[in-house]
Amino acid sequence: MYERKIPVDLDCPLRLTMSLIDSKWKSCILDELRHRPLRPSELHRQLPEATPRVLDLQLRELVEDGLVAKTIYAELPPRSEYSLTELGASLLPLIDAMIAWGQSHADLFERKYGPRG
Amino acid sequence: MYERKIPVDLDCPLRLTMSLIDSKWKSCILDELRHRPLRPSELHRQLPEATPRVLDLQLRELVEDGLVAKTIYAELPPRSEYSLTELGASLLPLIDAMIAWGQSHADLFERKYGPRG
DNA sequence: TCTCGTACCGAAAATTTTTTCGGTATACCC
DNA sequence: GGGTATACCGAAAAAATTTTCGGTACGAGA
Repeated sequence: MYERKIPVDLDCPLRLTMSLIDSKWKSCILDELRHRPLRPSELHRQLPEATPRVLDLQLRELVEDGLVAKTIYAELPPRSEYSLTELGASLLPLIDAMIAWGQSHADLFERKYGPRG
Repeated sequence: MYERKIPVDLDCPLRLTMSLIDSKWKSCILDELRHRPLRPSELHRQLPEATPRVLDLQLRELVEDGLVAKTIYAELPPRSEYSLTELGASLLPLIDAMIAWGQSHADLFERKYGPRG
């Protein structure tokens, strides 16, 4: 069984929040789940750059932290769905603020780091 | 010379923002610089859990990304100061939102992961 | 002189994260 | 049977991050 290496940081509110969302795909996962629950395969289609494995690992931590809920349907082929909990949804304003900041400064970084320098 | 391994993510506004602040101490550094410029040694005193080396490395990326400005004073012993740029300061509302979220949910995670489990 | 402090940086080690590859099991369709 | 697909997970490899350790250089003070 996978176990997270670094526990959630309880000492500082800023690092507590960061430690919940600062891995490569967690914020994207929360963003994708904002409208409706998604199955793992659907999530992978939405985030094709992320491997199914890493989505699985990060979903597990999100569930452990209480930001995402997992529902297993006793069907064959197996089906499961991941959805935002109330706690996870309470992070959406933060996600929105990050998206907004990124949008308003995208051109700056595009010029800075983009293909045409 | 140090070179960042992963370039800033230009494809998605959310990951662009995250890629600027998602290493271990960057958000804390921005938070510490909010009131006044700090010298590296002062910053280390404010964040004693971070090694001077990692603060140095992350400051360098923050400067490269334009979030922090470095001023070198031609004195002996050498003195330098790091301060927020306008761009860096524009992230403070985001930092504030993360601090606020962390504060309002600290007790929950304290119960969940704290010493008395 | 010796020690402390400043700022900085290289190199290697250690740690953490992510990827890759393979495997479990089931059902569907051709 | 052989192909698709679903979800999940272990193990090892690869990659990235952070730590540790050492070093540069200079001045202040005991």
